[in-house]
Amino acid sequence: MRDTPRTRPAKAALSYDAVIDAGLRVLQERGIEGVTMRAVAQELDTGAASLYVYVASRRELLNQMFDQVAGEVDLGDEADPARWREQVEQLLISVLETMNRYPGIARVPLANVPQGTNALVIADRLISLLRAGGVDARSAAWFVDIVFLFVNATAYETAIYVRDGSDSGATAAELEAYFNHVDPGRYPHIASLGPLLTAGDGDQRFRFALRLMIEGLLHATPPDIP
Amino acid sequence: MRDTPRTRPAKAALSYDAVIDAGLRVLQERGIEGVTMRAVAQELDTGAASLYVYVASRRELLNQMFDQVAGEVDLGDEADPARWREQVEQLLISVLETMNRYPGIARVPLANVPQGTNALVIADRLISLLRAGGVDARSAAWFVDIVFLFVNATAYETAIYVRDGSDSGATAAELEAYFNHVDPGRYPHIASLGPLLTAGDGDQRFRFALRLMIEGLLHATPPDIP
DNA sequence: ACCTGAACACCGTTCAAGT
DNA sequence: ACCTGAACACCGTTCAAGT
Repeated sequence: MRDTPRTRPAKAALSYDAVIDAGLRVLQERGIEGVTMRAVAQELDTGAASLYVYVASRRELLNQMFDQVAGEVDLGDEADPARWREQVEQLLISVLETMNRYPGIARVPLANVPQGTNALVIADRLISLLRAGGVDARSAAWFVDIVFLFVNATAYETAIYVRDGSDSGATAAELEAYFNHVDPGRYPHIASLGPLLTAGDGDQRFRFALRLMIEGLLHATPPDIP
Repeated sequence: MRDTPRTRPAKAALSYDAVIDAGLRVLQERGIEGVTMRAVAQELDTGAASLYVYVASRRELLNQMFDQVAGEVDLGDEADPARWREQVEQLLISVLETMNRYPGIARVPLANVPQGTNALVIADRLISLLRAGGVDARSAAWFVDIVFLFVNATAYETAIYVRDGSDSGATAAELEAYFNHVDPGRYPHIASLGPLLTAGDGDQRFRFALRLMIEGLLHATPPDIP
């Protein structure tokens, strides 16, 4: 009775890959909090205990799922010094878009430094683009950390928004109303910005943030490390 | 009636403030995941069900706890156009330091837009500093969002590191060894950066990130919104 | 070697029953 | 009005018992 058409034959044998794929399917349907051992097991027509043959814990399952997702990121072309900035932006946008297809997966790299090979490939590519642009080694090293932290946080925040659209927290429309009607006596500067605070969509804001950081990279003095 | 208890009387009466304070005590002792309704109730010598007189849910409890924490942030002096940059950096460092005293609380503003009054006060102050520095309204509006997202993500990441120092995930030393011995054939650019990737402490990296964003603000073109 | 049901020690939340 | 014990519907993980 439990049949998910896609790829899985009516009774797929359990395997490492099958567990990861089932996890990703549950993730897409129910979000990161819905990825429970029991739910993943049910997707495979088995019990939660069976999963422990292939993954040591829920945490490890999520880590492996993340690396699988990281493997889907479009790396774009090799570094071209003539358009490295555009390439950096495009790579980071690809990372964000990929994570947005798996709502909440960004909590994984936020909760522990990803060590999977696919994440390494992305980091390596980003560094190569920065170096092609003439960014010094120190700045590049720290920038990677900083910008991935920002991308992950953006993806995570987006996932939360999508998840509880109206059942809890506030909708985008409610937030807009809230910020536009803040007490101007108490919060004069917020009030003076008015609708600018909620203007634009997530994509525009993300691109602006990337531009800030890259522009900053070109003008700030490199970190002072030996 | 606001008795702020370092040393709570053996049998404090239940109240809204008592619940929030008990939550914050549990948070400091056990981290955000340790803040369960049962643990907070135990701190008050009662049962979990009793808390629901004062808070609607665990989620609301955490939101209120966050706003209490936001109230502890040192806002610094009023905006001084002569040293606004330094003031922006100092304010954001204060926000980070305050959150670092309550490990994991940063997951709250990451999971839903904070609407408490104390968070609004901080945002208002940040905007006033930016405007004093001549930052245009559009850039300032978006910058607030972006930089708080980054500060929250930094605090959250730090909390995770501190929490599972060695029992799970990787220690700082292990990560350093890991990045310094990456396969140079497969990841040439990571390998070429070597120890730079793990150089410096969290504070130095955070300050560098702030400088990037502020410098970017001064050089990037404002967002293109009507 | 792989799989499983049942159990353990937890969760958030509800509710009838008490004061 | 406030507080409570007990229950409900969940968790992750372990383990003896099966194949």
